Amino acid sequence: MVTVTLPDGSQREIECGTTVQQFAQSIGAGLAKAALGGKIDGQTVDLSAPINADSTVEILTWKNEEGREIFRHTSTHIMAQAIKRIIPEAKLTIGPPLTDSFYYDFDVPTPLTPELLSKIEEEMEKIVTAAEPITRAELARDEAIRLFRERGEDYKIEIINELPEDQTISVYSQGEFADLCRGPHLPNTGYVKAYKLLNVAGAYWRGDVKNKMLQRVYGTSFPDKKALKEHLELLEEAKKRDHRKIGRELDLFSFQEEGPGFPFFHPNGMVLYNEIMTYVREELSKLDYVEIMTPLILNEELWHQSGHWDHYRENMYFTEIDEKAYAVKPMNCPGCMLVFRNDLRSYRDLPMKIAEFGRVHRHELSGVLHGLFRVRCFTQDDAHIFTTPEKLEDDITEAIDLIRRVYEVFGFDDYHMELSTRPEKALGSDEMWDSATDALRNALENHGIKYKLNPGDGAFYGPKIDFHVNDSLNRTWQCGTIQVDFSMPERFDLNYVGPDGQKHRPVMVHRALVGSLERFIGVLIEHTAGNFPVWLAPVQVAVLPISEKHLDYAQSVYDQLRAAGVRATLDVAEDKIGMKIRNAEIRKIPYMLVVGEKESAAGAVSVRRHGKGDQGSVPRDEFVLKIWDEISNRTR
RNA sequence: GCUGAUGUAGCUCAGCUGGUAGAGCAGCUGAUUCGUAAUCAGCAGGUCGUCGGUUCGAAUCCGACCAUCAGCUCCA
Repeated sequence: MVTVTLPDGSQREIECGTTVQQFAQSIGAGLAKAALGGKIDGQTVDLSAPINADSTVEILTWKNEEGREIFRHTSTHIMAQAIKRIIPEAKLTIGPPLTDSFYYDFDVPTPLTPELLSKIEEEMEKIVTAAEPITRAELARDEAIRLFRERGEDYKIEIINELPEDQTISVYSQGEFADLCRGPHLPNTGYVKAYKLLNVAGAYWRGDVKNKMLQRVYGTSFPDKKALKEHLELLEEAKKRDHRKIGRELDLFSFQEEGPGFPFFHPNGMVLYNEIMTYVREELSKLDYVEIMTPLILNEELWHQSGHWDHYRENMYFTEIDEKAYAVKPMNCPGCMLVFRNDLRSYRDLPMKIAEFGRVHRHELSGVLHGLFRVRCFTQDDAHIFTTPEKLEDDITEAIDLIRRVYEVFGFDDYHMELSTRPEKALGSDEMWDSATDALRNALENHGIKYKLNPGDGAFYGPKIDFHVNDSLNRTWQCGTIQVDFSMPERFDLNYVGPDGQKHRPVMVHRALVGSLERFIGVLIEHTAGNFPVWLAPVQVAVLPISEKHLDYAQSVYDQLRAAGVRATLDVAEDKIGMKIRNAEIRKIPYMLVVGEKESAAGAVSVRRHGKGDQGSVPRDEFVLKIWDEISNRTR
C-alpha cells in the first residue's frame, strides 16, 4: 500500500501500482469521467500511469491548464494522423498545444490549401469515432532512431539526436500513427469530441528564417460541441472589435497605398490623439517634467555616436541634405542627449525629467505591419530621466506609479509587466547591471507587483520593465516601458556637477507611458469597441431636433454646448427622429439630445445615452453641468 | 523579408466554364416635418489594385509588381 496526498491535503491509502485512472475512479465516477491526465509529485502523467510510491497526486481535468494542454496535445496528434493519411509524404516536426488552440508543423512537398482543411477534418472525424487507444512506449535511443528512420521522419531523428543522453525517449502511438512525444496524452482519440481547424500558415523550422519553411496548421478543440461553438463565437466577436474595422467605421484613421505602414489620422482620430496628449501633459506637469521637441532628421554622425548605426541601422531611413548624410530618427534619445549636454547641469537639477512627444520612423518588415499596432511612423510619449544611482529606484517607482495611474484612467486592467535582464552582448560593468536590475526589481516588488522575468532579454544598453497590453484576440502588445541606460550618458559624455564640485556621470532612464500613441489608440479602440468614455469621444453630444420647427431651439442648445467646450453636432437633416438616433448610435456618440415641442417649451433636453436608450428629460443647464463634470473628471 | 490567401462603387459584397459590370447601405435631388435604432421616389457613382502577356474578345486565363489579411515566440 502507498499513501496518496490530494491537493486539498487529504490522504488515501491505495494499492501500489494503481493507475491514475483507477485512483480517480476510487474518488468518484464523475471525476474519473472528467479526468484527462494526472500529476504525480508535480509531474504530469498519463491516466494509465501507475502510482508506485507515496506521493501527491492531482487529477487533471478540463478545469486545469495542464488538463487542457494534454487535451490539445492529443488533438494535435489526431490532426497529424489525419494529415499523414491524406499526404503520406508529409514529414512530422513539432506540434504543441497553445493557450486555447494547437498547431502542428509539417514539411510537405506543396503548400497546404485552406480547402484541404475540411478534408483533414473529415479524416479526423474517423479517427475520433474509432476511439483509437493511445499507447506510450519507452524506447532506447537507437530503437527510436530506427523507428523514425523507417517512417522517414527526418526531423524526429534530428530532435532525438539533440536530446540529452539520460533523457527517456517516449513514443506515443494510436492506430498506424506514431510520434516522438514527451506526453502525456489522453487514453484514446475518442475524447476529442469537438474541434475545428482554423488556418494554415508558413512557419520556419525552429522559428529561424535561415531554416526551411514548414506548413503550420492551427486548430482548436474542446470536450464538447457547445464549448467549441462558444469559443468560435468569441473569436467572431473579437473580430468585430478589430481596431482597423472600427477605425474605418468611426472615421478615425486610414492607410493609403502611398504610404504603407504610415497612418493617416482623420479629424475624429485626432481628437483621441490630442486628448491623450493633453491628459499625459497634465500628469507630467504634476511631476515636474519639462517638455522639449527635437528634429526628425539629424546628421548621420549623431547616429554613429549614439550606437544606433551599429545596432539599429536596418530599421532606419536615410537621406541626404547638402551632400551630407542624414538619418530620420528612429528614437528620440540622441536628440534629448544634445539638449541635456547643451548646458552645464548641477546635481541640484537632478532628477531632470525631460519629456518629448517624439515622432519616430522605423523601417519594419512589410509582413509585420498591422493596423495601428505595428506601423512605420509613430509618436512616443517619451521621456528621459537623468538622475543619480542613489535616486534611481525612487525615479523608477515614480514612473511605475505614473504608468499604472494612466492605464487606470483609460480603463485598462488587462496588462502585465515583464522584467528583462542582461543579454549576452551588453555594455557596462556587471555591477552597473546588477544595481540597475535591482532597482527595477525592487521597485516592482515593493509594489507587490507580479511580473514575468525575461532573463537575457534586456536591451544591450540596460535592463528594462515592459508593460504589455492584450488586444481583442488576446495578442499582447508592448506599450509602456522603463529602461535603464548606461550607454548613452557615456557615449555623449554627459556630466553634472556634484556637491563636491566635480563632474559626475548621470544615470539615464528612458520611459514611455502609453508607448506609441498610435498603438495605444489601437488598443483603446479594441478595449472599448469604439465606445469611448465621454472625455475621449470624438463627438460627445449629438443634438437631434424632432423637426425643422425645432431647429432654432436645437441650435441654441448646440451653441450652449459649444460655448461650454463640449464637442457637439447638430443634426439638421430632414430625417425622422428614429433615423437621426440610429445615425448617432452607429457613430457611438455617447449622448443624444432629442429636442422638440416639449423640450423647447420647458427649456429642457431629452437625454438618450448610447447603448442605453432614453434617460428622460432634464433642464438644459443641468445637462451641460453634468456632462462638463463628466468630461473634466475623465469619468470612465 | 518569407509562406499562403485576398484585391470589383465611399462601405459590405454578387458576377458559373473568357462575350466589354450588378445589389444593399452611404452620397446627391425632390417629396415628407415626423417623439427614441432605417419615410418614399428618382439620380449619380467603377480605366474590376497596377503593368505586361495569351485571345477576335480578359474583372474572369498567365506573369511580374503593389497593397491588404493570417502566420513566421510557444520547442519531442
